[in-house]
Amino acid sequence: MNKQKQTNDKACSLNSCLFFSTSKLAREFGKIAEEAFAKTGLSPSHALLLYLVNTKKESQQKELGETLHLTPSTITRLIEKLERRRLVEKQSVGKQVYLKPTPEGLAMHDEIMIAWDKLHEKYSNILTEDETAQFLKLSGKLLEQLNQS
Amino acid sequence: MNKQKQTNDKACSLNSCLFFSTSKLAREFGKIAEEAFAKTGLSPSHALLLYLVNTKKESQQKELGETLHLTPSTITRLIEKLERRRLVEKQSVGKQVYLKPTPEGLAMHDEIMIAWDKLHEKYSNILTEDETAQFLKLSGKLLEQLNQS
DNA sequence: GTGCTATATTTGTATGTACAAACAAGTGAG
DNA sequence: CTCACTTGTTTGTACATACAAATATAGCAC
Repeated sequence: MNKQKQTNDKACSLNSCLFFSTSKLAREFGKIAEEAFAKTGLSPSHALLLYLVNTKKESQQKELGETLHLTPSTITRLIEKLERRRLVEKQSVGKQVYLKPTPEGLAMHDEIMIAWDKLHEKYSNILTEDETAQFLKLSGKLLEQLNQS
Repeated sequence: MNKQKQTNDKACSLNSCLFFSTSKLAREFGKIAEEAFAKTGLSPSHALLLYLVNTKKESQQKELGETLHLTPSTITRLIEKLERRRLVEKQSVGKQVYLKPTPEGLAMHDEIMIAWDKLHEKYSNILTEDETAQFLKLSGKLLEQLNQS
């Protein structure tokens, strides 16, 4: 066991690092998500953003950023692209800028949901339901504590 | 409760999505990791790569990429920077290109370990040991299955 | 030897993301 | 009314990362 430990030393310290494990996992998930969403012509982030706009009649960018855990500038950039394709629409009311769904954007809703389902299918058989719940619970706990420091 | 569910519908479907949760978490971890490694003047990825090169007397890029779950091109780019700062050294032996530690690189080893410890400190109190182990186990399981599809 | 193939690396390019600074556009104090 | 302040958004820039295509380089068949 001592020998084992010796030889796996580097891998161990990496793999027991939450930051590192999470990064790897996110990259891997990112890849299969891109695949799943490929048919929509949108990146996963764009698709999720469009989904959020579509399911509300009025969104503010700040709020979207908080939901998606993305910075305002990133939201701006994501929306630029959606706006260029007429998938969302900006509407200023005084100081406030609201994002509103468009017919074109709403027309993609089903396609997005299908892609999303496809994504879920790709990994739904890996963990049991209990394990998934456990994983989400721990992720949530980490996230909650991390972003308030 | 029905009402509750209604209002949280969107958030729920997002938060119960492993891909989405993992992305958020990775971004959050990434931020605090950058902070922790700031003193080294390296990004977390660069630091981890340097760490790997330092702890072996000879590394091949392909292998490093597999360990870090990064593509070859990314490894090339990361190494470019380390090489420019003389923190690692490339040495071709025929077809093979080996990465070898340099004095300058080795001199940073302690600093990297300190930064790494600092990173661990930042989140070590969030999960219990059991929870961490559980989380890592599930991450590992996901990772293993995901990247062979 | 010459040419084919397989493997490792690099290069060109694109993309998502972030930070810092700039930019509106209200709001409140005097 | 004007000036400072706050809040939400944008812009400039930088960076890690990836994919696809190009580039060695070795090994092998003939």
